[in-house]
Amino acid sequence: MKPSQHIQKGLFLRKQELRKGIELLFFAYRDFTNEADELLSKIGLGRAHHRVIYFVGRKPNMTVSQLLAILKITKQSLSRVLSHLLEEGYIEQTKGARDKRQRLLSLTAKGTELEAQLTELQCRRFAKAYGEKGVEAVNGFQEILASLINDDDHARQMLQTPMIKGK
Amino acid sequence: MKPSQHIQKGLFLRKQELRKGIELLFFAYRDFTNEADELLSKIGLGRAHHRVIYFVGRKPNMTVSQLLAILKITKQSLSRVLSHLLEEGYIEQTKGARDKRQRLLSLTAKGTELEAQLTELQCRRFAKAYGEKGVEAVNGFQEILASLINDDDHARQMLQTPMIKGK
DNA sequence: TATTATTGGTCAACATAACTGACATAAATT
DNA sequence: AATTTATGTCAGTTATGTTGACCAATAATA
Repeated sequence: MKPSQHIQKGLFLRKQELRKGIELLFFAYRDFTNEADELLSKIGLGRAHHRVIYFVGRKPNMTVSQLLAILKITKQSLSRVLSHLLEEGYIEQTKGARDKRQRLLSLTAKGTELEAQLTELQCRRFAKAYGEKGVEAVNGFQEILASLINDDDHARQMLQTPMIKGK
Repeated sequence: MKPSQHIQKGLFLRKQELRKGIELLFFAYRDFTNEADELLSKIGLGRAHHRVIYFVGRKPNMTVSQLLAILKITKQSLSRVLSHLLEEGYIEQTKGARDKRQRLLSLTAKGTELEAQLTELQCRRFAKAYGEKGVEAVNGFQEILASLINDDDHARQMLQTPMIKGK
């Protein structure tokens, strides 16, 4: 459909389309997180713990400040969750070599196992969707989500893995 | 390159692609909600209030149980939020005509105004993304999100507005 | 070297948004 | 008449966030 046709059909359709996006995002996030939450609650952990485990698993030797920049919560809030994960042996820390003040966070074997379980759950959901809708849809999905993110987020860029042929 | 290496590389890329989805969804949701949260906090409301206002605005005369099915929280939890919105005059209720036990919820003028403000904020973000990435991307985005949602969710279906040409 | 900035931690108090469980009421349905 | 449904309410708990104040170690710099 040409852009001119969008204009012809008017503002109502546009608004409806935008609202559809809002709603889909809400429902998808709700169901996406719920599945992992259920597994976590069985072992006395919550979504906040999951986030820490996920990102530490994603980037071993991550520092506390990097984690804070990703999660965008206060250090006091992170502290509680992180201490618990250290006590329970999901995460271990070493002092930074270059900067000794830094705590470099990594998953233990126990943490790695849990991370794998949780990520497997969520990947399965994505794999279903990706498989059903195809590569074109996936690309559109990724493009729109990326565009929804504040582009001033430098923390996120740290996670970016180089794509094939510099895509 | 040996065939076995192709397979390994294939699986690795797939996993990387799936993780990318997980992360994009997290970051997009984080930034998407943050903007409205800031506005809400100025008037002493939170994200939970927003959800109620949004969906009541979306479907006037919605009942409490419909709302519960959409939000998937407990009635006790909804109760606090809803009572507050009634007290503050954002929402009004009437008894159901067919079933007098039901509370039919609607936005007041004050509620409508707030809803418009909040939705405008979020729509602007979507409009930017949709505009930047184009119709094809939007379709892919919507398809994947829809596929991520549990398909046994009847509450969501209630919201579905008929699409043009039965798409 | 002295000063300042950064990285991180800690304590205390509080707010919000969720939860569970138990029980109550009125209206609708069987 | 008995049961189910829609909703409410009380009480207590948990998870996750917030502010504010303050401290310590280390790194970077004037």
